[in-house]
Formats: sequence, C-alpha cells, structure tokens
Amino acid sequence: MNIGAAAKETGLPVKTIRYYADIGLVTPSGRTEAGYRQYTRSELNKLVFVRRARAFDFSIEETRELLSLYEDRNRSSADVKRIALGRLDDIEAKMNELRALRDELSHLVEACRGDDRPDCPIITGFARPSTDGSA
Amino acid sequence: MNIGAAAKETGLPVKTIRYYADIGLVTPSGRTEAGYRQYTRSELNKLVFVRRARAFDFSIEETRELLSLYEDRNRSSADVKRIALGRLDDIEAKMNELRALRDELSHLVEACRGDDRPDCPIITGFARPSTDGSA
DNA sequence: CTTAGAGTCTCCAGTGGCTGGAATGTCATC
DNA sequence: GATGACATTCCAGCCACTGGAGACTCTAAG
Repeated sequence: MNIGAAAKETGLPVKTIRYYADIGLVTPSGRTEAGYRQYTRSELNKLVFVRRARAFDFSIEETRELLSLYEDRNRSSADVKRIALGRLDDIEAKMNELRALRDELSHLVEACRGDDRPDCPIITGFARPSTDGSA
Repeated sequence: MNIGAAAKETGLPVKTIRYYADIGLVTPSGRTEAGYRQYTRSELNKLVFVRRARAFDFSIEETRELLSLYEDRNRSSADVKRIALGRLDDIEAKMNELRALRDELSHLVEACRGDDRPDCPIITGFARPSTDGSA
C-alpha cells in the first residue's frame, strides 16, 4: 500500500507518515522499485496507534516507548500504566495552570467596562508586576 | 541600565530580553558607546507588562497588540477586552480538550491492572481506531 | 505513443518562542 | 595587566511537524 492510501486509512497526513518513517517511529516494510514506501496492515495499525497516542498528547518519545510495549507480547501492564499515569499528571498540572489563568483573566475581563473609555483593569493588571515586585 | 540589571528587575532572562529587542517588541532606548543596550524605567515597565501577558499565554503578536494599547493613552477598553475575551475562549477550549483527554485516559488507566501480566486496556484502547474507523 | 494529472520522492526552510554555546569585546577591580 | 563578570553577535537546536521546489513515476485518456 502506497503512502497516500495509508494516509487515508490512518487519518494521518502524508507528510507526517513520511516524518514518522524518517525518525524511525513507524518504518514502512519496504519500497517499490521506484522507491515508493510500502505499508502493510500491521504498519497501518501502528500508525493508528501512534495517531491515538499523539492525540493524547504523548510526546513522540513516549509514543515510541508505548509503541514498543504495544509490539511486545511479553510486556507487563505495569510498564504501560506507569507511562500513562505520568501523562495523566501532566494533564492535571496543565489543567490547574489553565484554570488559574482563566480565573485571573476573567476577573480582569469582568472588571473591564469594554466601552470607548481608556480605563481598563486588564491593562493596569498587566502593568503591575505580580511576580517579583522587588524594585 | 544594562540588560543584566533589566533582567533582574523584570524577572526575564537576558536572552529573552535580547530576543524581544530583536523582534521589535520592546526595544532599548539606546546603546552605550560599546554597544550595550540601555533600558529606561519605561522600558522596564513594558518588559514586565510583556512578561505578565506571556504568563497569560498571550502570543507574542497578541502581546504586541496589547502593548500598543498599553502605550495608547486614547485606547478604548473595548479593544483590550475583545482580545482578552478571545484568549479566554482559547483557554476554555484548551481546558475542555484536556478534560476530555483526562477522562478518556483515566478510564483506560483505571481499567488497567498494572501488574506483570501483558493484558492492558491502555494498549488495546490505543490500537482501536476511535476516529475514522472506516476501513 | 504521447500527454496530462495525480501521486511520490528528496531536500531545504520555516513555524514559535525562546535557549545554549562559541567567539569576541568591555568594564570594574585587584 | 590580569582576572572575571558582563556584554555583544551569530549560529544551531528544541518540538513535531508543514510547506514548497524540483524531479521522478504511475495511471488513464486520447
């Protein structure tokens, strides 16, 4: 199967599949005489796996690790769980960060009249140094 | 004031301040004979403003826009509010995305025994194509 | 057989927002 | 005058692609 068809099957852009081949994440089983990458059903499965893992914001390196576990018939589920839990922590941390951001920003937005007058708590809120106001 | 002192005052790395000068976000008022960037109180304020805006995940271009509003004595607060509301929408969207991610991933994690056996719902969950399962 | 168009190849450059490092110059202090 | 902290420029790298140029290959139509 050519790269274009593989792209359609997996929902990944052609460029991305080529990139994954370049970095050795999912390498095609072979090439045609003309040099066209050939993908088998098994590689398509791996590509889908990668797409899903990436959709969960696993990094390429984490995905590579998960992929090797995916391919390892003798893996322990503990190995996989460990990685997933780490990712879950990252997600929680990011969410907390965003929540704090949203709360602070929405306070500022609510305090702002949003009319044609110049006074704006958003601007003044940004101008005052909240972190390290030593000077 | 030299760039190092400006860095201390504003809480920004020297490299970053230099970068902001390069891209014309906050340009130093002048240079010494030796070519050292000189920062005035006013530019320090702008740098702090930028640091705060960036901490809110405003992009450099959004920050540039906010900064010009910050400098504009005749701005309307509506202009500022519009930008901030857009950012707030981005934050909400990102949070929803992360929430969905977390929920799905934590389902998988909960279903995984995490022992030395190979069966792992995380792996199988990734392997099945959830988006576009046309093939 | 030719031609057009779609698909594929490689390679290079750009994205955003810095960050690290090399090589060089300057300033203050001993 | 030597040391060390600070400054300069420029180039490269990060991440995970993405776009584009220029060349080749395949397929279908005429």
